[in-house]
Amino acid sequence: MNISNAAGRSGVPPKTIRYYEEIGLVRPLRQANGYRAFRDTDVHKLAFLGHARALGFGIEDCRALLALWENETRASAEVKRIATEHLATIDAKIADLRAMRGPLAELVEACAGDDRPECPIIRSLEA
Amino acid sequence: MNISNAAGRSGVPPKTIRYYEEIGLVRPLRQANGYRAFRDTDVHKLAFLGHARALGFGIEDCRALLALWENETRASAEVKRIATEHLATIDAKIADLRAMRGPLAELVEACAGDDRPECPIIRSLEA
DNA sequence: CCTTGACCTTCCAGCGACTGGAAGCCCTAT
DNA sequence: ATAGGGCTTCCAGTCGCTGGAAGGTCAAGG
Repeated sequence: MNISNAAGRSGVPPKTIRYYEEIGLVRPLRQANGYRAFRDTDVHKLAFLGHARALGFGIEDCRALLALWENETRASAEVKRIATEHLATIDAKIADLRAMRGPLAELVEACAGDDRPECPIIRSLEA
Repeated sequence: MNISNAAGRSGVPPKTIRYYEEIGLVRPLRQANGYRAFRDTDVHKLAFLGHARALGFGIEDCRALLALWENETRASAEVKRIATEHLATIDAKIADLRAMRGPLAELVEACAGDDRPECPIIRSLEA
């Protein structure tokens, strides 16, 4: 299976697949002509990575989750630990964004938005 | 005024100030020995930038806001436009994070987190 | 047989906004 | 004279791709 086919089946773009190979997340075989040859297991790995990335896991987390997936004697506690930490990271990011959003929304609300120079947003930034 | 002093007064770290000079956001003078010489206006600009960055504005937005701040004939509509677009960007990011958080929190909840391999998180990723 | 076009390959650069570190100059105090 | 602290520049790395250039490969059509 060529890369574009693997991309179509896994949902991971070709460029990203090459990158994942470069950093050792997948190891497709090679055909005689140098083209990558993807097995079903490679495609499954790529789909797994796609799902993990969609949940926001970082690359190193993905690497660890992949290893746990392939490890039949894993402890679910380790998976849960990674996911829980990531959840905390997400919550921290949401909190940061909300801390920005509040004041910003107030300022936008207070700004007349006309052709005069007076502006609560600018006044707040210079204060 | 030297850079560490300007950093202390503006709240912007020395490294970041040098970076801001490099990209043309501030233009401190130079002393005979090559040290940067910050005027009060430079410090005010840096503080302005610090506040704008704290609200999450990107560097190019900061550059535009700085120009509007210094432009006495500005229209507040332009400031409001930039802020409104940025608010939408923040809302989009929050939405993305919440879209991740929901399923992830459910999975964490459902995972036993013990020494057995069975794990809803892994099962969800491979599906 | 030749060309066209769609693949594939590698390598390099850039994104945003810094941040860390190395190498070396400057100034003051002892 | 030296020790220290602060200043300078420049380079590399962060994170996860993504775009593009230059060139090899392959199947179909004239």
